[in-house]
Amino acid sequence: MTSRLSRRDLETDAESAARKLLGARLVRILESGERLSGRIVETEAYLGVEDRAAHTYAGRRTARNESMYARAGTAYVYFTYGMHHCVNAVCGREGEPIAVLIRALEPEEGIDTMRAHRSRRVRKRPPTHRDLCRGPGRLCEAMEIDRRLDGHDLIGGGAIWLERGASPERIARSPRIGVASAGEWALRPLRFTEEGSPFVSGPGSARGAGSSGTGRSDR
DNA sequence: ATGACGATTTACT
DNA sequence: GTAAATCGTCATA
Repeated sequence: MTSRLSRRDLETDAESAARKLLGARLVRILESGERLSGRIVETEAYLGVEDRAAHTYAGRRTARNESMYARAGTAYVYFTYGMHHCVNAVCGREGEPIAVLIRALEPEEGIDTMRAHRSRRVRKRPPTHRDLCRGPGRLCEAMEIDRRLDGHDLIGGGAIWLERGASPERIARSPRIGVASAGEWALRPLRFTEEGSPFVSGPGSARGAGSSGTGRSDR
């Protein structure tokens, strides 16, 4: 009943892949064997060498971003701000450095463990259920994703992979977060969210299913 | 060798 | 709203 995403699904442009990943499930098996998972509700497309907001802008290729040049379905995990990890699904053709950043999940399996992971750092307030995977750094902390998983295969992998899931009824698009220095590219609507989901990142109020306002809706 | 800077999150005024 | 936290990475020298 639960089938994995196929590599074909990601062998496309980043924008199509970002849409397709909404509704899919990110699954993580811990060393203990425990299974954690969540439904993807927010993604961002990074278009590669021409995209000033991308790590591979102008063809940059370094030890850090090497996995962006790998085949579709590869995980690109990077460390940023001295404290957070973010996970991407590489797409396109091998050698074409484009990817989709997974920005938020609706937690499904292993919620207690996610909460424990998110409670390891000292924090004034304990993480709420809604905030467990609401943001790229948060979801990596909840699912214990770090650079050790960089370069892993998200299609046939054994520690982390993607499964098919029901697509959102409506998808909203808006500019990407945290890329203000990318000039015109910062304005492009390359962020995709499940409209109305309370698990989407941003300063959204915890209000009910209403469209909290971000992004024009689309489908 | 060095300095500036993050594809973020949290806390505080 | 603004600012601090915190360190690997990268461009420059």
